[in-house]
Amino acid sequence: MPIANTPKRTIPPTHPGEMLREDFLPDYALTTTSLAAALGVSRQTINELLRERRAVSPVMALKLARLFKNSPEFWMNAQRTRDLWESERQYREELSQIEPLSAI
Amino acid sequence: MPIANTPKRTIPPTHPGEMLREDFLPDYALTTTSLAAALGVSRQTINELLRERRAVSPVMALKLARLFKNSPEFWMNAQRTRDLWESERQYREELSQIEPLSAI
DNA sequence: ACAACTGTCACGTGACGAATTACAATATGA
DNA sequence: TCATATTGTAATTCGTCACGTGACAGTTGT
Repeated sequence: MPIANTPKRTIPPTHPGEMLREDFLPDYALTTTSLAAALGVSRQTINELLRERRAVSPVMALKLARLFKNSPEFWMNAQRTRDLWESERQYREELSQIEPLSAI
Repeated sequence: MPIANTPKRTIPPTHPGEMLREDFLPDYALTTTSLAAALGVSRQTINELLRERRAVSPVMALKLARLFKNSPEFWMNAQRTRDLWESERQYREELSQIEPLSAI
């Protein structure tokens, strides 16, 4: 299927908080508090991330990547996919009114 | 060279506004005003985007992608690369204090 | 039982995307 | 030439959001 017509998913793409909660915390034996300390942020910040009430900011992506030795793009991609999915559904009407252009 | 040690660039990654200004506007014969109208946003929004004073939001990425028939990821990637570059240099000190972990 | 830890709420701050209004400078046309 | 329209941009306001701090109730371990 062409990229331009990817089927719309009904289930939201995985939130970075879910990855942390389900995979990283168990694998590294971390708690909310210990992760916050390791990253140098407040408990609140991690708590809201784990509950998916907050997005991964660029700085947070850099911190997570450094701590878990993966790339900031890993975290940013997950967040971006989620953001796009939400915006697309929230602004579906408004977006549909934009007329695709053709180069001259 | 391993991903973990990508050399730091001294020139900032291309801002989405530069792409619009240098490539898309000329190719599609658009002005600030006509682009704003085509996207259904204010002239100000486009003006500040072109001057690189503002970032491409998820909704804006969706609008641009629809108008120019490319993917929202195209715009988001450019923005993300720029964001990460800026955050990395701005928080270099803070980030360097995070100790990479090893899974148990 | 008591001290320490944990999850979560309430509040304040700063940053930022976006719209509206305004205005000066430039371009266009009668 | 003069009037009208268009353009670039500054200022103001609003809503949202990441983040820190402080507080508090519930749980756990000694």
